[in-house]
Amino acid sequence: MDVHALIAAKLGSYGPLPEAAQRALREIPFTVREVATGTQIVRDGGPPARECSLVLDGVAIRHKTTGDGGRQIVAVEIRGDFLDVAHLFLDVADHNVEALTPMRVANVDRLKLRVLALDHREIGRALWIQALVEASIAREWLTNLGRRDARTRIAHIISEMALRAESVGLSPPDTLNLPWTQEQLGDVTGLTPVHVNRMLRSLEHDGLIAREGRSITILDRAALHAAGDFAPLYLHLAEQGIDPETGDPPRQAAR
Amino acid sequence: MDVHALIAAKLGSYGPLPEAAQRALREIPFTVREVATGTQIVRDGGPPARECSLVLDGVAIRHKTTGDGGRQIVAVEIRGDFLDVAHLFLDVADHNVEALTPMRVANVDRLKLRVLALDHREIGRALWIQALVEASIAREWLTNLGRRDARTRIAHIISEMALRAESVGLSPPDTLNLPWTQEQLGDVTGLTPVHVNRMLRSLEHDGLIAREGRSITILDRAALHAAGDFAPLYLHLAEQGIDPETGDPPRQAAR
DNA sequence: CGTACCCTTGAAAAAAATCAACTTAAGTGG
DNA sequence: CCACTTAAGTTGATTTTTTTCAAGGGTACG
Repeated sequence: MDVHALIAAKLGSYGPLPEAAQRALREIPFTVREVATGTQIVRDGGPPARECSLVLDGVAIRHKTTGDGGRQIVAVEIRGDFLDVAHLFLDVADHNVEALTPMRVANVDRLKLRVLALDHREIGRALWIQALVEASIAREWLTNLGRRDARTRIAHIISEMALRAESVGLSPPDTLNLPWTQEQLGDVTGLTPVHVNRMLRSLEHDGLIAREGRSITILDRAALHAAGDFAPLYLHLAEQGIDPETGDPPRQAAR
Repeated sequence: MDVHALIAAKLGSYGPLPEAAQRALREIPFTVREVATGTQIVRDGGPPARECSLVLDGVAIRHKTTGDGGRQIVAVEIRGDFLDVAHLFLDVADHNVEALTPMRVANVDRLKLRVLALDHREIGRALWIQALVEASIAREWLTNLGRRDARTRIAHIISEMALRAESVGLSPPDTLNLPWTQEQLGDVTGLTPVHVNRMLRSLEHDGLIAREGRSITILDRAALHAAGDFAPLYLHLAEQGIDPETGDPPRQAAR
């Protein structure tokens, strides 16, 4: 995958990039890096990452820990997401960022990205949208944790991750290949691993999903969405040219 | 309160505003409006507010509802917060915004604010920081809902709101005058009103807080923070020149 | 002085966590 | 290639937390 093309597509999916912005983009020094599973990219309380990474492959999570050792995953980042837009203009990190799988990322110097964001309207706009969509997802997760029961939460997060993965061309429709352990799924949904297990089996028993190892297949999308109280509006996919039902990627010509 | 001064202070608290930005700010047409309790400022699924409001007085909440009628408050906005930075670059609202008390707000045209954010580095930077801090608060709330028990959640949100209120000069130290019903407190913490009541009495019984009507006084700040697993780093107050312990406001001369 | 709207309290039910095996799967090194 | 080891998944029994249900009590406001 051509990195410049991905960046331009990502930043340009909300509107055309003028020549000056494209030139500025092409001139950013970026480096493609491999990141091993478990690597701490940002540490809570420390400085933000010196480089802001665009995820090319693999999965990263943002997480926080409580005083008594609990862990809450507060975001999942996949292909096309910028790691650490969350700290772009802050001097102290307020959460951890960690590679959940082996990753490939394109690194851009943080300060250079700041300057780009402020100097080029279209790039600024694109980064704004990424940040605002991420905040919107956090609000939906708040609703998920605060007001939905365990089974609904699990169905919801499966629905969301499947759609997001499809929308960036990661998995075939209705398949979820995130290699999450049930403990990690618990850290996303605020449940214990034991209870996650029971809810997964409940969804499987009812014919909504099938499982093989850690890969999940959605057998009845409408039913799963209903079980998860899932309405994808909050992902703002339509505004990015993506079909919010199927996750079909943006037509590059559009706009 | 002079509105222009408040806006300039808000936007300038992260760094000096150059003359051009100040001039641009002075030239924004804004209107001060009274907003009645219960007014729906933004409706989920509809268009974002045509005007972006800066809160001068009163309290607004962001909330979402679930399919079975549950309600989750996902953010609380007080003096100095911009309503609807969350939708500044989005075309569809993903949550509701509602006046919880009578409010006074300064309205700025949404599209004009966009242009300002993109054309003036310092204004853009200030709005970025506001958005990023709000996202940071959402992540902390996620941790609160996902991994802390009921009593801890209540202690945490009281600690947070007291500090935020102090930091904008809303209440004397260690007093919380947000006129929340226990039901609304439940909508913030993902609990039932009955359980909120029990937890409040527990905190009161243990001498951490005192209550009179709906006003809460913090009797033992350190103990309340401990009970709420509260560490204010995530509010990024220090980066705004505010003392993260006491909430003392920024010294205007600084930076 | 009534009438909402909250707050408070107790008892019972439900949901989820905890505890404690046991099973399966996936390496790893002999 | 197999035995061994470790991490993760599964299951049942029990305990804890929180919700639900229901009934009073207080208070502000027309």
